[in-house]
Amino acid sequence: MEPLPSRRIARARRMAAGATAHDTQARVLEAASALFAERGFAGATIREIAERAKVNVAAGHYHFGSKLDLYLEAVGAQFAELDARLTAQAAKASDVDLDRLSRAEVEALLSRRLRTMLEFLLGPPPSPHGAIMQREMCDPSEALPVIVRELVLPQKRGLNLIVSRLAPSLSPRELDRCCFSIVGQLFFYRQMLPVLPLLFDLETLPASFVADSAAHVAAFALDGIAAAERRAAARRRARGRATA
Amino acid sequence: MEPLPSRRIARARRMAAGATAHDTQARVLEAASALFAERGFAGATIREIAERAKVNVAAGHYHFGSKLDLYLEAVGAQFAELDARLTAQAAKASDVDLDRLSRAEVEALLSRRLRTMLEFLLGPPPSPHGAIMQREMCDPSEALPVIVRELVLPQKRGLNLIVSRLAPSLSPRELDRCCFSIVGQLFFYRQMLPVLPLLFDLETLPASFVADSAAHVAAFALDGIAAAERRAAARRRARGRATA
DNA sequence: GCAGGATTCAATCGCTCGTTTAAAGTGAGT
DNA sequence: ACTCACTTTAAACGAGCGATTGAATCCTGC
Repeated sequence: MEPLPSRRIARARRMAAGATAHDTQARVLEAASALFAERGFAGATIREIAERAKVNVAAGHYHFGSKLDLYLEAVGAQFAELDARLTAQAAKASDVDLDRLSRAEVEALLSRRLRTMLEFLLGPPPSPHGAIMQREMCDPSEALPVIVRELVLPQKRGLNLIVSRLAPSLSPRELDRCCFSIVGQLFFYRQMLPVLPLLFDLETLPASFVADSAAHVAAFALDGIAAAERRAAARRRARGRATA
Repeated sequence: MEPLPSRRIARARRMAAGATAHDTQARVLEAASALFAERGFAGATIREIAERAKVNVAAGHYHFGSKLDLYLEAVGAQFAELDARLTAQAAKASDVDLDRLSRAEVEALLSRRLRTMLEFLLGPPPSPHGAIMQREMCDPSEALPVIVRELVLPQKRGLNLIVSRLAPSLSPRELDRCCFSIVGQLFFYRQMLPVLPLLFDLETLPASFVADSAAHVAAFALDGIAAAERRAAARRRARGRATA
């Protein structure tokens, strides 16, 4: 009921802690991330986490205060790492001036970005990020608004930038919806992961599945964006004629 | 560990049961559906279910055998009702011969269908179907394959039929992917429901949100489908020239 | 090399969970 | 009115949970 104080205490203790303590914390955090992703907050037990981390159950409480605090810390750490990876890759992309790229180059940029995102969402295991995010949407915790603000929204801004370059006539709201249509397609593969073979009527997914899916999503999205731009531009021209 | 026998016993008892027993069962099933959707299998407790159903905890066990059996029965009942609603509406649509409709009429048909699906996914509450499905994807139970086979796949077939009318040159696999791209966009709104206001930077969603979203998805999808058809037709023509 | 704080440990505490039990209640058939 | 199968009830059981305790162990500064 008072997670913040105990988390602050745990953090303070960590600062003064030696190297061995740091190791156990890392092991606990890692085991917690994996198990929370696998079974959810309610389904995972601190005993199992401690066992996987080869640590006494009380050590977990000593370092993290409570199960909820451990969960929030584990989710935060997971997404901090994910954020680092994604922004590191985005940095390379954002260095280039989108306006100086040809349309084909921007489209290729988008395709690559979608493939990276899908690879991240679908694996290779262990890739707890997608699972944790999915669970947060089912049972939002204190972590969800933070995740959205500090991880989802920046990614969305980056995607918005690319799409707006491809469809400059779109209103901000239309831009948002186009991005949703893109990310939604990707997330669907993550969400349906356990039944994808059933849906495709296959025993196992082919090795090229991620690449194939990303390619389809990119093509489908680029067509949708292009058509939306044509409509928006036509609307703008019509408005221009009407006011002229 | 042996859910089927006990479920069979419960069902047999139900057959011989009077009207009052039927009422308690219905109340338990209703309360269970709502609570399982709200908190998931692990998060919901049979005590809370019994309390909401105004029934003794043991009565639940008497009728359903175990918590897992109750869950499977509740999910099954939920989706049976959903299936009835969707197929009833689809019956009207499938009565008309798609081939006799103009392209514009088929497009309008698809738009209406998408709007209905989105209305179903997003509410109005209580609409536990989306939540239960989402949870099943996180923690698959025995119910998931049944849901997919008897509910998802038929819906997918219906959608496939419409899309194949709009894009007759697509291969079955390409058709599947287009349908995924459509449904994925819809599911995204369901999955992001708790953070949609954050994403759109709004306090509350406008009343027209569902209609607006469905309209965007329909337009985006129709453009994607049309472009995919153009590509597939061009590919087919090129193949035809090559073999000629 | 030892004093003292930081860390880990085995053991245990309440508590809530799903489940069970045995007795009481209910109503249709005779 | 009585029977008997069906249903509901209050009460309790054992297991597993998160959390806590106090002693043992480890590490560091002096």
